[in-house]
Amino acid sequence: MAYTPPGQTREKIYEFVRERILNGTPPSTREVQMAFGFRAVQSARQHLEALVQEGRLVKDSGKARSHRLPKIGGAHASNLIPVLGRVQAGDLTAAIQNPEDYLPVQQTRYESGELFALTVQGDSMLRAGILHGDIVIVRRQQAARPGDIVVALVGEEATVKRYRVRSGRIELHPENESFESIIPSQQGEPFSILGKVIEVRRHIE
Amino acid sequence: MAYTPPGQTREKIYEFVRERILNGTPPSTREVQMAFGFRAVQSARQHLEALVQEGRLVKDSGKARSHRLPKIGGAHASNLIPVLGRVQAGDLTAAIQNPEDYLPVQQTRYESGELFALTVQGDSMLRAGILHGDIVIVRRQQAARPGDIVVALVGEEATVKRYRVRSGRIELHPENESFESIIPSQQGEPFSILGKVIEVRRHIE
DNA sequence: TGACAAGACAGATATTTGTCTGTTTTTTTT
DNA sequence: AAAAAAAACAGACAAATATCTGTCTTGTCA
Repeated sequence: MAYTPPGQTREKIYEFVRERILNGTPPSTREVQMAFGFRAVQSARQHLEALVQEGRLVKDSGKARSHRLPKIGGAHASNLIPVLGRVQAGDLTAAIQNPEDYLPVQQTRYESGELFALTVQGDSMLRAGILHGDIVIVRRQQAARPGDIVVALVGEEATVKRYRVRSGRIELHPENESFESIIPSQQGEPFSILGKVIEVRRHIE
Repeated sequence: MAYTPPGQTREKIYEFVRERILNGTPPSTREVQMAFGFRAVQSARQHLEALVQEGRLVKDSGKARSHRLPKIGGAHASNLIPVLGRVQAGDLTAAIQNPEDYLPVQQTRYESGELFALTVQGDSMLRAGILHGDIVIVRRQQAARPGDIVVALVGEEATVKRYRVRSGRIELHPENESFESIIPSQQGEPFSILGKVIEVRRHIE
């Protein structure tokens, strides 16, 4: 390979390796060699070693394909959680076992507790920045604190609302003037809290 | 290792390997062997091979640590994208290389192209459902179409706005009455589009 | 019970991959 | 121009890892 001024090739190697790592396919030394057309393995190795030295990469000595990006609070792990279709009354567990899709979430952020995701129907939470079509990520729990945004099952329908307590009565409060609060105790229907909304995601276009 | 009913150990191995892959550290056959206390490599290998056969894993034959999750129709691999801190004028690439954190995104959804993420400052996009503290995921691109929500660099500051063209002039339009549009051509400052917002995420509590 | 399939084991070989020693070429610096 | 530093090369060896062949053990089911 042609000789390049100090640092230039190294930079490109860093970007190459980094891309591969983020992509889930960390390269071997020889793959780096090939990718850059080095005629000797050691050329690639030297650069990789230097990058580790500089702290821009970390490596598990001896192991194959073990270059990694230095961890930032160990936030690299991700879990997949199920995106539910229609939530039928009663059996949430069944819905979780037949998800429409999976969504990756940061493992560290949501340590324990079962998570699932739902697509929001309607604009009843508009003022809280939750729009029609948004995906909410929900932690399964049956209790809620006033002010929490929850997913509740009222009758046959799963609905996203703010949980409130008004003069001793539970109230499911929409964040949109055009909608009215649901007061479960006045409804003759079965009512339960499925969980608390802990994240909102919106795909644009 | 104790003999187990058909499928049971395989299931655990699948989960183990899956976890490791999502974690960015795909295991070698021997690591699987160790993790499950097999006394022969082949025991682990058989299970892994069966999982590939079943289509639950894919593997690059011969290569070390090359088990992956199938990309289409089935499991969903995830990519990690960098969350940027402050975006300084000029060098986006530099910022990408020193991220504050990493965020998992669905590989299938955003095939290639460079993505990055930013934390939104201020409520200038309130009416578009983007609040202060939200994280926007951005696809790097220099062009934009009218109506797109973009991240633009005006002077020293990176800002999230809706891209518009009004009587031939580019306009960065906030979605909040209390803010005013930015018209780059009237500003004496350097202006560039960093990318287009393709997803919004908000962590609640 | 016996046949069969799946699980587990043992030992060996081939390939990939990491690592080492030393040399040559080019760039940078003095 | 000489010295120093960085880049690239060459050839080897060692360790990790994948793969192969054959056998034994256990669970399932007719």
